[in-house]
Amino acid sequence: MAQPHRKPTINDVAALAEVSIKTVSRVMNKEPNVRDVVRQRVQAAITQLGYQPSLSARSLAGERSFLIGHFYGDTGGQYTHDIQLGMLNRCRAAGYHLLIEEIAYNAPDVEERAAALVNQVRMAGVVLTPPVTDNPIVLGVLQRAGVPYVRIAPDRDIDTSPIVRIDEWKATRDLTEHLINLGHRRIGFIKGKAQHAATRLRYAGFCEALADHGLAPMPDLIEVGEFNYASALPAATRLLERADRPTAILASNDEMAAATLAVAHGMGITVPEQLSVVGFDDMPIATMVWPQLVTIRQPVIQMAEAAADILLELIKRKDAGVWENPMPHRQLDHSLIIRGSTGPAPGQPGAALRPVRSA
Amino acid sequence: MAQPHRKPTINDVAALAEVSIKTVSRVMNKEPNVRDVVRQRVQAAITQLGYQPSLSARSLAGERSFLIGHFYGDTGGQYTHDIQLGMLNRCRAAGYHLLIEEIAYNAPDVEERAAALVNQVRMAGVVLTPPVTDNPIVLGVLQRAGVPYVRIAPDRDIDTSPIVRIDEWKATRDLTEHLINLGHRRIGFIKGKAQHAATRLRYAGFCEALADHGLAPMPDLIEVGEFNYASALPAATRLLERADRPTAILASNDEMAAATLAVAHGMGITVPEQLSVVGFDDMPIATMVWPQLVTIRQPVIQMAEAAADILLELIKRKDAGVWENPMPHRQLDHSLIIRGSTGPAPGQPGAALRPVRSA
DNA sequence: CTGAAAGCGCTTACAG
DNA sequence: CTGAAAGCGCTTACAG
Repeated sequence: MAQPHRKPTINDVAALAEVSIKTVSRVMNKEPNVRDVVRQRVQAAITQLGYQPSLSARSLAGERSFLIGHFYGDTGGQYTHDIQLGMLNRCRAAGYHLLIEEIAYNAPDVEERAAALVNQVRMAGVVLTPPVTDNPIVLGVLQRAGVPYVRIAPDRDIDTSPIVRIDEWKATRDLTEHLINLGHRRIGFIKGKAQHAATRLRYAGFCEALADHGLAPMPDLIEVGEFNYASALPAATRLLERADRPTAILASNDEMAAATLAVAHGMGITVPEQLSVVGFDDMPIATMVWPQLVTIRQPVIQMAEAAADILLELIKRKDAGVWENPMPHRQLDHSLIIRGSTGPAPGQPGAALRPVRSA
Repeated sequence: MAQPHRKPTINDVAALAEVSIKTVSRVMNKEPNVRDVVRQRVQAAITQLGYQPSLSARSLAGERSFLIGHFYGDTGGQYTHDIQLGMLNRCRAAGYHLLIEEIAYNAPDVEERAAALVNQVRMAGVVLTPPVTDNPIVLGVLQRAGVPYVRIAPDRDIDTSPIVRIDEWKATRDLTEHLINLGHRRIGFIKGKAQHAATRLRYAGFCEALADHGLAPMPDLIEVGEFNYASALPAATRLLERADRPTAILASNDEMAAATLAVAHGMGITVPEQLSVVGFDDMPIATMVWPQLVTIRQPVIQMAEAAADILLELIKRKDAGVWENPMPHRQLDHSLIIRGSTGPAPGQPGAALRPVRSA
């Protein structure tokens, strides 16, 4: 092929189209004030040459980059993957690219790392997911650098930045009420990691729902896990080995609910006849266990899309010099998914019937 | 704070250290030929100013970028997540950043998308995972643009590019022999998606192991899934509803093995007493089902690290002008993980004993 | 509606 | 061992 090895630049396009590079720039950026004839001539030259503008040149000259960051932590492969899919959906459409960085909540060098990312890469904006979504050091770095960011599922400082979330508190209330309505009174609860916002919020929703029905959480039936399968095994075991074991267990996420199911099976406790189990998140695991889990569906991909949309809007405003941070909040709807893992409390009226199915 | 809002540049550092910007550049890039006194003076200035070099300026001037891409497809959240973790481990150490792009195998615009990524972002290199690791269009774009790339778990054109993989063929042989050694003769097989290399390789290993023991695959016992849970449900159902149902089933990955387990449970077929089930990959799901799956462990994170190491080396050589592509191949070790989902074939000697446990 | 000039923050190639 | 000049490929600010 006689194709020149050197990549075509804006100069080549300008020469071919017989215009100045400024005009090529105008066409590329869809700016007004270019005659249609000229615009078409430039387009033709771009196509003919297979010209692709250099991102680094555009970033350097325009003092804005086309990179959006995702800062994430140990939230499990599926969640991270879904968030990134959602972000990619929007980034692509807007001409941005996605740069990812795993940042452990307690890494000693978070500040350095975040600062390096922000200052060297000069990202146009960042989306944060738990647990780093609540890391004040990282947020501080972004703030000081003037980099727009959106937090997904944050816990603290809700009012000082744009956020996207579901109502975890209400969701757990729904889940708990589902159990209460089935006649359960002794309900065990398995918490997640302390540094995740979800841990606090989900527990709070649980307590609130109990209170609404004149019940109180029983300290003996509260266990702590780490949002993963292995950590919930001993927690569920302690719960189920009690003489006065609970008739239902609410695990703070699906993996821990799956572990609870496994422990019950191992002990010969049948689900949902002798024990009801519910999870949270509606991850793939929820339908891979038997019986399938009653859980709360969180629209993860849509949340990521919403976060990206907000971020893109913030970037646009910032570039336009409008910097009166509107701090938009978006709360998406969750849904209670009823499947086979819950049934009437043993000894309750209807306990011999099929588990209740409702929307 | 009296901190100037403008980020410090190389000029500020040079002025403060009373040297030329070229000297600052030398210090930053750890080039030789700088007196120790001067080097320290520059370092001090960099620290004092909190100077961070701009990536876009470095990329533009140096004609090389600090971005490495990961092109991936629908291989499941966990796999993608682990690959990216492994890559990040190495990228960070080497001063590179990770840009991710999901590319569906059959997307109509793959060529455009790949070309845009490569030419606009001008990535220093790319790591590809299935199924895009075998997409000739994408590989062609990279080749023509002269962008170094490493393919993980490829199927075709093995000899024309650097690759990282495990021996899937041998791994499936190991798995199959484990079943044969337990006395199984009627072994069902659930294939994955046609466009994934693993589908062909795993099936080939299965057939080979059977042949070695004087057996042949039984066409009636070969089903096709899509590497996910839902697709394996009907496949396993067909297999297990047969009058002459298999005594063992080898699913091409863990999700499909988990589905097989669920179908067996639903039909009242006990595992491993009446049916043995094995999976592949040792994903988290393997230990979340009951009984836990016998499977093949693939060192995904290490594979990604190896791929990144090779890529970084290729980039270094290319920058140094050494472009005699060595096309390194790395094959990492897999391991057969024995857990509870297999046992002696029904009616075989030892069938009443506990399942065999071996390394 | 269009363009010439300057500059973004670095590195390369060269000179001393 | 160090630096002055030119240039990477664009955009900004300005002029006409």
